[in-house]
Amino acid sequence: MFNKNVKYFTTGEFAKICKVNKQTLIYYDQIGLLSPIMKDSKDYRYYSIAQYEFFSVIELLKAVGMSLKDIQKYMAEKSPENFLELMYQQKEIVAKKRRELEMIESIIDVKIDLTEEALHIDFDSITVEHLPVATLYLSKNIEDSTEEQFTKAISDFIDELDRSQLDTGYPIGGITRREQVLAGNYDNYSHLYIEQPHPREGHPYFEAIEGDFIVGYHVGDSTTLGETYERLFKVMQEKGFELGQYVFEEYIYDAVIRNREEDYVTKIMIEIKKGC
Amino acid sequence: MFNKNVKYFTTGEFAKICKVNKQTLIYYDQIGLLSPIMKDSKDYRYYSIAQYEFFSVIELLKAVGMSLKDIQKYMAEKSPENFLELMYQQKEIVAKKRRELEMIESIIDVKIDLTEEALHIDFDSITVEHLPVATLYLSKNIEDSTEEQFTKAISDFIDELDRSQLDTGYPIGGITRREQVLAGNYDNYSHLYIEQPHPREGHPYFEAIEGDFIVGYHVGDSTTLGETYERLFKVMQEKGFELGQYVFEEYIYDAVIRNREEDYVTKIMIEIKKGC
DNA sequence: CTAATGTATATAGTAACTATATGGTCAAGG
DNA sequence: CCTTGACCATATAGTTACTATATACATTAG
Repeated sequence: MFNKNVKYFTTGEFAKICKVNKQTLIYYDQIGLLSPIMKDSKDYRYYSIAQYEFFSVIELLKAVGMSLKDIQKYMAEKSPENFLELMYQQKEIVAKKRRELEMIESIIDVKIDLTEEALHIDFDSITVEHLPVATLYLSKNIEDSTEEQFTKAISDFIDELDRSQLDTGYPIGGITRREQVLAGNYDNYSHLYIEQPHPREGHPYFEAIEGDFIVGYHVGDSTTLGETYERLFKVMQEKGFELGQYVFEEYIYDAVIRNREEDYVTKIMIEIKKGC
Repeated sequence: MFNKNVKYFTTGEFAKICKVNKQTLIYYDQIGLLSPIMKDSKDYRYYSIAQYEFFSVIELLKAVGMSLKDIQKYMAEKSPENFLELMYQQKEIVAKKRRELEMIESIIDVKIDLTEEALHIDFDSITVEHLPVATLYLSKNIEDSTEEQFTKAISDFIDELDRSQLDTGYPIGGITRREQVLAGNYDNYSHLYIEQPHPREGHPYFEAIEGDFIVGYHVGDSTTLGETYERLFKVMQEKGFELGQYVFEEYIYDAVIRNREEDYVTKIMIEIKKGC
C-alpha cells in the first residue's frame, strides 16, 4: 500500500488533510510524537501520506482520553500484542464513558420534563392529587439529629448517589413525619429522598409511596415556609381532610434556576386521609 | 428543603463532599464561579450545603463540555426558560458525543478482531480462499494518475471517510486491475477502498466483490513487493489457476503497530479463475 | 519586481487546574 | 503554657495541549 508516497506534503498541506492547526503539527514534532519523514536544508518539514495513518491513530487515542505522553509511550513500544492490550483497555474506558454520557442524557431528559412542567404550574394553586406508586432512595433517618449528624447524613447520602449512580436528575426532597408537622416542626425531616424511576436491584433503601395528597407551592426562602403550611392546613380543614402519615417537600426552582432566594419555589405534598 | 444549612463547611470539608481538590474551590472562588456563602475575619471560607446543588450543576455542565466561562455566563442569567434552552442544547451535544463514542467502540472492536486474527496468521503461508461478498467504499479512479492526482485522490478519500463517518477501523486497501498486474505494475492501483461491514444507504461508491483468491503475505517494505508477487504467481502456475480481474492489497501491520518498515506486513489477495 | 502567501523559530497566552512555598490559626496533649 | 500537627490563607509557578503573535526568510503569481 501507498508506494506512491514519493510526493511529500508541506506542513500546511498535511495540516489540511489532518484537519488540524499547522502549529499543532509543529508541536507534535517538537515533543517527538510525530515528526515529518524529512526536513530539507531550509528546515521545511515534509510529511508522507503514510504518516496520516499514524496521525489518525493518535487522534483515536486522543479521542478516548489518552494523554500525548501516554500515546508517545505506546508508540515507543509498538507490537501487535501491545496494540491489542491497549485496545482492550481502551474498549473498557470508552464503554464506561459512553455509559456516563447515557446517564447524563437521561438526567437532562428529566430536567427538561420537570422544567417544562414547572413552567405550566400556577404556584398559587392548591390541589388534591392521588400520587401513584414511586420508588424513592432514602437517606438514613435524620429526625432530631444534631447539625453534625444532619451534615454527615447529607454528605453520606450524596456520596451514595454518586457511588451507586442514583442521581436521576430528580430533585432531592425531604420527608417529614405527621408528628413533627403537627408540632409545627416543618423542617425536622425524617429522611431525604430522590425518586428512582428505574429502580435497580441490590439497593436496600427503597420505599414505595402511594396515596392522596394536598399539593401546594411555597414561593420564597425557607424562613416563611410556615405561612404556606398554614394556608394548606386551612384548605384541608375546609375540605374535611385529615393529616396523613407524611409530608414531602422538594425544590421546583432553586439556586440552579433562580438567583434570588425570594424566587425559589418549594413543592409541598401533604398526605391526607379523605374523610368519608 | 435544607433549612438546616446553619452548619457551614470549611473549604477542605466541602472539597471532600464535592470530591475535588481544595485548590479547585479556591480557583472557582477567584474566578467568581462559585464563592463561599461567607468569609470570616480571618478570610476562612465557609460553604453551605445548599451550595452543593450549585456545584453539582457545574459538574454536569462541565461533563457535557461547557467551559467555565460559559457556565458562568449562564449562571448570571438564570431563569427557567434559559435553563430549559440550555438543557435542549446540551441534549443534542451529548447525544452527538455518545454517537461518536459508539463509533469509536466499534472501530476498537474491529481493530481487536483484526489484530487477534493477525496474531494467528503464518505469514509464509499461501492459501486459496473463497472470499464472500463484501461492500467496499471506493476512492475515485487513480490508475495512471500523476503524483498530484494521486495525492488529491487520497486526500479526498480521507476527507470523505471523515465527513461521512465511513472509517470502520478496517485498513485502507488498494485494488490493482489484472492488466496492470500482468504488466508488472503492482503499485498502479485503480482504486483505494475500505470495507463497510454495515453499509448505509445514500453512498454511491459502493461495490461488492466475491470470488476465489490466492492469499499471501508480504513482509517488508514496498520496494520488495515484487518478490512476493512472483512467489504467488509460481503457486498459481503450479495449481493451474489463471489471474482474475483484480488484486487487493492491504496492510496487516503498519506504522501503527510496527516501528521498522522491514516488519510491515501486507496482505495480497489475487483473484483467480479456477481452471477446471 | 513586488506583493501575497508560504515556511521557520521563538515566545507568550489560554483553560482548568495542580503543586509548592510561605505564613497564619487552632485544638489537643504533655 | 507551649509545642505539635493539622488545618486555613495567599502568591506564584508548573502542567497539558494547544493557539496566537512577532519576526524573519522563501517561494510563487501577476
